[in-house]
Amino acid sequence: MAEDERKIVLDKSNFSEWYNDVVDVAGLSEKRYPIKGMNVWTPYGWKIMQKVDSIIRRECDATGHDEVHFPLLIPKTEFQKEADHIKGFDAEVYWVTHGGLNELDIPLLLRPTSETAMYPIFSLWVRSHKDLPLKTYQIVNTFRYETKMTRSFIRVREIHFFEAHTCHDSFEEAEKQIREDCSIMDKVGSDLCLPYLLVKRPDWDKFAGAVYTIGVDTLMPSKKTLQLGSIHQYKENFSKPYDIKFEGSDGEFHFAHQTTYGMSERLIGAIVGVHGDDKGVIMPPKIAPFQFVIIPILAKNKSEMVLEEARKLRQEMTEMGFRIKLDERDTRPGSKHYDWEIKGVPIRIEIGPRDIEKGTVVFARRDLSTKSFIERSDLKAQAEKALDEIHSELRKRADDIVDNGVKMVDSLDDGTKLLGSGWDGIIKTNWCGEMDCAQAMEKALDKTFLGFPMKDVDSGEEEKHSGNCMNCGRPTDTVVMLSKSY
RNA sequence: GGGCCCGUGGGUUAGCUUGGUAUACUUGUGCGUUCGGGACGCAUAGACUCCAGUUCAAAUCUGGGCGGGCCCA
Repeated sequence: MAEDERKIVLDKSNFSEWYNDVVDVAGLSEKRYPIKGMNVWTPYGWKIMQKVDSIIRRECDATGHDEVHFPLLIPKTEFQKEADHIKGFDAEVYWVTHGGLNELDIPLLLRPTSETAMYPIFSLWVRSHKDLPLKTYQIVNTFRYETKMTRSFIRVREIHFFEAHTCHDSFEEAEKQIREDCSIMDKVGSDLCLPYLLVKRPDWDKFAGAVYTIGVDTLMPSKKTLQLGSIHQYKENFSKPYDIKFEGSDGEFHFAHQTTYGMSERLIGAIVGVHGDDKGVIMPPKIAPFQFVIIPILAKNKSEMVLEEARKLRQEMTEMGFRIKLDERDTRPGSKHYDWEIKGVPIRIEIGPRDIEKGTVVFARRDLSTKSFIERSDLKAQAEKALDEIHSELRKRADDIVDNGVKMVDSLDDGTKLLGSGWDGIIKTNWCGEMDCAQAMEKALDKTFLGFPMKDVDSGEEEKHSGNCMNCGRPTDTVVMLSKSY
């Protein structure tokens, strides 16, 4: 069957449509639940999310965080304690106003994020400097009443959310935490084969209640940035209204310094968008629910024999530590090939009478569409090698998107010329700090301020580069990025 | 916040102007033959978003709700 005769036509050049189609056709999410932005997690989609969560858990546990789980409902009275925070979320909270037939004295809200649920309790948990640092995280659903168009994984109303909350005895310790968060992001990004940029948000775009916010952004093939996570420095902004204070070794009481780190199911949206192609999604091996799918070729009179051998193969590979799916469905092999290709299983293994005779299996790689014969005797080594290669290939492809997606530009003229030439992506330039200039730049480029790129993962410093403000030409060493974003 | 559009089996859709019998493809199910890139035959199942109105009669006309989408601020 020729390419253009495919039953399902996916065309990534129309990214927006492609994304919706591929999510649907790969069975990643069930969108027919009758509430906007609240999708059903399908078995396959949920398996992916669980793998991602397990990587996040692994990294948080390794850095001394403890997992907790706070209630979904928050009393209005607690929510209102930090003024900026309310302002930031007021328009998008869901309210619970009734208990049965009775109107509640104090309305309850569904957490849009959990600061105001956790911090009243933190104030009980933190009493001495010996209780610090307090490093917690939870993986829960949060709710935000989005009014704009929703999109699976990228903009939803019920969000599968990871949030780390920490308390420290000083600003310096909190800053160290933020650098640790960046290093966690590095490991997560590496396992998911997702490149990202750490970009400090401008003041007008920081998290409600934060002193500063570092956004974790990736670049989608549509040339729009997608925020994957955020890391916030709160200083004492929350500990004061929530009365989180501790008795120091000096015998005095001090307010705790706090940070948070959040990520969500958007990670899946990014994986789909960055790695997918016209044949479907491609799952990075470290989070693929199934790293290998075994397709038995059931020839006449030999089907029992082949099936038996396929089951043996599944058993062997499971014992080797791989995640295996054996597709025993009574349909043609070709049909199964398409199914698992769309779902992005990294390697398809075919085993039929001819292979069994020769002591081989066929490996078909999802990323390169290549097929090769593998000796059963060398299976483990070959399987590991193939997964490693796919991991590297996906990382390389994704890195290329970001490497080619950011360009340094000196002036508005150069910027508009560049964008007029057909290139699109993130514009990096200098900015003097004046709001008027920011607005002029956004308007001329038709992009918004993403923020100030960080120099690297470790230092916690912003990138500096001497030049002239893109708009007014005044000398400055402040570097900014502008992009279209989701 | 302002404006516009849409809702027919699981999916895609015809029919709506001019009210009466709902079309096709796909998918699902059963049986048989098949199985190295989407198999075939036969049989079979499945829908007009909800409420109210007009009418002898509503998928079709009118109003409202619910759900979905787009554009502008």
